[in-house]
Amino acid sequence: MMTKTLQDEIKRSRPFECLEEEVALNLARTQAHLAEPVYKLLKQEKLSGPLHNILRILLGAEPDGLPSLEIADRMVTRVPDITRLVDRLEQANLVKRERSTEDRRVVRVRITPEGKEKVESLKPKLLDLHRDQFTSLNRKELQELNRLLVKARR
Amino acid sequence: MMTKTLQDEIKRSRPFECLEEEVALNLARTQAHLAEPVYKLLKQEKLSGPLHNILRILLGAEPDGLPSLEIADRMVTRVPDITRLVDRLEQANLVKRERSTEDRRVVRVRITPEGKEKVESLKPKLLDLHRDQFTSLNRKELQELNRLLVKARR
DNA sequence: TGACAACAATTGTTAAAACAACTATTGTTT
DNA sequence: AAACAATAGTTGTTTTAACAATTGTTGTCA
Repeated sequence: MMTKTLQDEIKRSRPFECLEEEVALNLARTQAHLAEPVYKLLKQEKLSGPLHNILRILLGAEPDGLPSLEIADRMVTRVPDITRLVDRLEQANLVKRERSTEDRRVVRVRITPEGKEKVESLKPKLLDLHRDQFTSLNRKELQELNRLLVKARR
Repeated sequence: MMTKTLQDEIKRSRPFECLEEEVALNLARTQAHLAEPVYKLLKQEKLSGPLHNILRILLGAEPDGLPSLEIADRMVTRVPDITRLVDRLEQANLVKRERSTEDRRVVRVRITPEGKEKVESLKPKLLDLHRDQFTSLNRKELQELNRLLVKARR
């Protein structure tokens, strides 16, 4: 791709009437920018963001597992169709389902050893990637960014 | 929904081995959290995030419009299929396409008066929404957050 | 207890996104 | 000029996501 000319840069940075809107846009841009390499990495393991998210949640919920809707509730993004996400993981033998005996309405989902191995093998790669992605910010800036992101949700 | 118990809160806040990973996760969470009401608003106007994004880009590119791939290049998120996004906007009479005469490979896309009206009618609503969403941060914090988000992309 | 609301999950269907292969046009090279 | 590469967009196909309706089970309460 060509290097952008100054004029191009100016064109695409329209003036903002409102700081809040600028933050909202930069939040979306930065998230998209940083998430893409992550998705690419996950894809090599035949996972999507949500699928990986489920596995991480279940890894933290060992050994009892969790009901489907509890998983959905903990996801980063809202998922209106947790059933078929779990389906895909189950077909790949990364999780298994079991109907609860106390309350036969709930289906308890647990991560399998294969699933566990997959998440854990991804962990160091993601760690490296994230470290690499945030080199432009120093420790203090990272902490401040983190604090502001958390505060923005309240 | 029930109020979460302390135990629930503890369970879901796993310790982070690495600050960068924590920032990445909070970035994703905050973005998802703030974007959802926006999508809900857009949906009322039969628009998705990407469709609205295209309209805003084209509003800023009046009156000449832009080639399809130039639009794709300016989008917040990567879109591998700009053609059919533009298709949908064209069917709704919000944009129109025209084959360029200089270079017959390029298709120039322009926003229509209807499209313009739609984006502009959404503008104040989004403004209100974004203002409301960031009330937990003061001016200085918003500016700092914005600065860090921009810096994180370099 | 019987009726009914609430809840957990699934299924059917439609819409949207992702990916790859393809067409048409222009630029380049010898 | 002919051959070939590069570019802009489109089309076909497969996945994935979103929404609504449905099933089965449990809780409630008159």
